[in-house]
Amino acid sequence: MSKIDTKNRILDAAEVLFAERGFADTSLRLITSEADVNLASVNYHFGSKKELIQAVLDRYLSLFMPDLDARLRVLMEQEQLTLLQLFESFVEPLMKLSAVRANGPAIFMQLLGRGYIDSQGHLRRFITAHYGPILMRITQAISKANPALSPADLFWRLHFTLGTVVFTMASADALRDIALADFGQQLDVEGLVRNVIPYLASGVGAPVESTRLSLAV
Amino acid sequence: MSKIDTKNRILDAAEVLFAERGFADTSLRLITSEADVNLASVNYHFGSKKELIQAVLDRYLSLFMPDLDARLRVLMEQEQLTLLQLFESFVEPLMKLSAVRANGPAIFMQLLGRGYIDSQGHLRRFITAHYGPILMRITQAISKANPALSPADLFWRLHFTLGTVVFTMASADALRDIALADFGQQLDVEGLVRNVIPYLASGVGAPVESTRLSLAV
DNA sequence: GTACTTTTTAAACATTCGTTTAAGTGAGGT
DNA sequence: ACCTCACTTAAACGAATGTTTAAAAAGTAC
Repeated sequence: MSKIDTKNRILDAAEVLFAERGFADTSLRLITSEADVNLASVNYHFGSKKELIQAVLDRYLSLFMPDLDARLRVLMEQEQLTLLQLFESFVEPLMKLSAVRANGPAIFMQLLGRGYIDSQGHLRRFITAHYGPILMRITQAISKANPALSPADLFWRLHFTLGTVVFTMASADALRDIALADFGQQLDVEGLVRNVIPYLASGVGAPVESTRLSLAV
Repeated sequence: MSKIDTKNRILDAAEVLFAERGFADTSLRLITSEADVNLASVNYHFGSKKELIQAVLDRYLSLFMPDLDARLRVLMEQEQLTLLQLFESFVEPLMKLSAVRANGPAIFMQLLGRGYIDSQGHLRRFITAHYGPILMRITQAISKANPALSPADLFWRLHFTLGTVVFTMASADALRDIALADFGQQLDVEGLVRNVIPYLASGVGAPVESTRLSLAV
């Protein structure tokens, strides 16, 4: 068994368990027994559990982020840009993550959800440190699609959106089970993503007047 | 020191720590040292850590839920009901939680966020078991305010909304720090809640056509 | 085939955790 | 004064965790 095999076996087993149970609730012993490798090999190949988590995430981020960035660059050169267009541009880079593994898109979204919530958000720092310029471009694109937003409004609505996506994806498995049991609705990841887009676009595009109105009451 | 004192000291210390660090990352030793009580008193008074978590949450839920329910009943008897009205009706019951402690509303929202995410959602089961009828009334109210939603759409958008709120509140402290540093915006909890309402109302009220359209592409 | 490096392995280590135990304390009732 | 019972306390328990160690195995180059 070569070094690369062991590393990938660990990554493959870890990402599934992390997505299902969260980072804190997934022990290295569970990962290594699932991957059928020795316990110590995680520390040997990755250094620590924390670095393993980052490696798991970066396997997807390093594919997703540049792809998304390229599409955002094209969008920014259009004359007009709608929020629907903007959010739709996330779908293809996401779906192309099935190159990593069959249900890569679902895994990635769930990992993002877990990572943004677990343990004082060290994932947030990792992403802003490694992909800051791309995040900036997302912000600019939203601003272009809805110029009425003040910087503060933009900031908040961006994080509302993040919350919607991240929470939905983190509990996607449970929610899809309920939807199947209660409505007989069989929704794949792409269907779920396309389901949330109108909600996000409409939320981010909500009139700012109503905010001020509420505050004035 | 009487029994009630010790119980409340534990509850007061626990809820702050739970809100700040999540349930898993808050040890009983941290709670009891902060509350200045003996470690074993948690198990003596509450039975287990799990039951302590439920007690912490129920101190707020038992105030919030009946209050909200009463307002929903009134709303349901109106001829017309807008989503904005509906979501606004959450604000007062939330703000009245300052009766428990000064920043009770913030604590409660953060606890809700933590609870819905942590450890395979046993909070979700607790809430649906204890406050199922009230949740049902929320669903009915949304359906009345936006009758165009199919049951499946309603289900999904309700959980999108939950995700938005829960995630925002779970990371409210960090986000407000950023907003203060970057925009000089000093937002209290009520301001934050009133900020998210137009987003939620607009998201839940988004045309369902665009969903179908996206799916048809 | 031998010398060297890389990788794997089993075992142990040091912490931390929730929980339990058993002795101790103190106030209230009779 | 004595007993009772609720409560508090310090200590220990057993289990689980991430990490480290040192030896064995596998692989590589000459």
